[in-house]
Amino acid sequence: MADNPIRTRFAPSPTGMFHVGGARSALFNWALARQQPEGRLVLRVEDTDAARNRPEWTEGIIRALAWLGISEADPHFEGPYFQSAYAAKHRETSERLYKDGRAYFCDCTREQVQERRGNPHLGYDGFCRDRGLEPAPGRALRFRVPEGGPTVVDDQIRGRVEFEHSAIEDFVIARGDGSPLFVLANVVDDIEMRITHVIRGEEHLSNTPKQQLLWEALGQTPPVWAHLPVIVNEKRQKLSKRRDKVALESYQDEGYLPEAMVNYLMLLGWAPGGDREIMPWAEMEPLFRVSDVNSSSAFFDEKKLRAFNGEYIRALPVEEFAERCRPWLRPETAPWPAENFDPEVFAAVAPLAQSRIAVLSEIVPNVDFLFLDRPVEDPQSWSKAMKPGVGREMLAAALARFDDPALPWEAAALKTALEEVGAAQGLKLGKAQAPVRVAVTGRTVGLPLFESLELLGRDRVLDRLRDALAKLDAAEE
RNA sequence: GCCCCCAUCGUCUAGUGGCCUAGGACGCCGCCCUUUCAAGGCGGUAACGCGGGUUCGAAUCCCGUUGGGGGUACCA
Repeated sequence: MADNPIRTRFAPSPTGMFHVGGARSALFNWALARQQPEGRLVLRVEDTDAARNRPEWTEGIIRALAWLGISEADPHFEGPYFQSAYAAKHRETSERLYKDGRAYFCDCTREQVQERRGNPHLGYDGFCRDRGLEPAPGRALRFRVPEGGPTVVDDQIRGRVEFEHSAIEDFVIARGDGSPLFVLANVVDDIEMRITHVIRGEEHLSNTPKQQLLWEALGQTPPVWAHLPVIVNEKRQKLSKRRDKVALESYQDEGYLPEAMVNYLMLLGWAPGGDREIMPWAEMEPLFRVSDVNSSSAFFDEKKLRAFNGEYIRALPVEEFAERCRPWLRPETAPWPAENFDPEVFAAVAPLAQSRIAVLSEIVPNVDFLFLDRPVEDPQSWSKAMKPGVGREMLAAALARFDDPALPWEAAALKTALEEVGAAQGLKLGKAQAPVRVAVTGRTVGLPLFESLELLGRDRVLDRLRDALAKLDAAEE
């Protein structure tokens, strides 16, 4: 095996945001490549379709892969290569196929083909097979599919899949202008890059016999094929850029941790066995076997991803948790005035927030009351907590009690104080704290109240209680 | 239409002829804990699509059926 190391590849076309399905394919290829000292994952950007091709998409792919832990920093990574750089090889190969009689030129238009078949769904009829057309601008080059017999694709995931040649049309391998089509370019590059394992989405299964025929026509032994089940939405359709949330970047922006995403993605179509699902990449990687991958489609369940993310967040040392929250606390993104942010105060609340959020972006509504000049306005929370006969009374009583300079301004003392105030009103702490919480933080739910009050400081708490009382007065008039 | 793939709780899966009165996880529902909300603990709900075989025995093998899905371009 040492002289024939595994070489897998990930060959995205830069036509849009990086897709979660692509991420899973990359991860599976990566796991396999990393299992051998000399194993490699080749990144090849298929940029031949210039029409829908933007440099920023390519950068996005590289950035997204790096986020997942797949980058040139690891010796198992090779590339990126760009398919456009191999154009000469593609042309050379199609010429060779033509000269060897394995391909022929065709000048039929799509309309002519359809007219002859009388059915738009039927493929090319082989009209030009024996016309002996010479190469000329505008003439497409078609592969001469051998007559008779099936091509058998031996798939690591699906087993033996047979395709009768009669059902495979003489497919185009080069356009009228000589440029290669995907089936050809893909094969030529895979041969050139000595790819041993092609692991890709199931949507490629149907052009696999064509590619295998090409490998054979070129005198090569085909690679090991493995076609992954598609990832679907709640309606069980393949995820689509248009209608589904598929961009890896959007999950990153919401505050999904890459380690949680990697863990979740690995579980779509594969399982490490045993009763464990939360498992770090380092443990999963050596366990991965392509042949263990399922063949049925998998629903991308964001709820489960969220749960995983929460697990990973809680497992972080609190300092690291705070550090990872930083992108959401920056002046450009945070809702509070930049000068109000106090890193020390944040460090103090971080442990309280850590078990309460499932994605990092949720840190903001949990701590905003500490840095905003006034608490957020949430009418629903307000009306719920400021019910007549409770709200005003509690606020007034709390204000009177908290205003006592002899009251130590720390959580435990504040709790006792509010308990007493509540008791005087005939309220348990659960009920008594609500008006105070809304007055101070703006919301009915949030971090533990007394720690929050301590951090906010006596002056600001008293101010907010007075503001809330004034607001109640104003509403009455 | 044609070609191909697929089929275990709502979802992701374990399961490769007896260990299965089908296990885990997410979700959901209770209970406990509790200053709200989470977290945590405990418990519960829920599946082998259907019909035939093969076999002493089938979630596991075969056939059919139904239902999903993918492909069907001089796109990738």
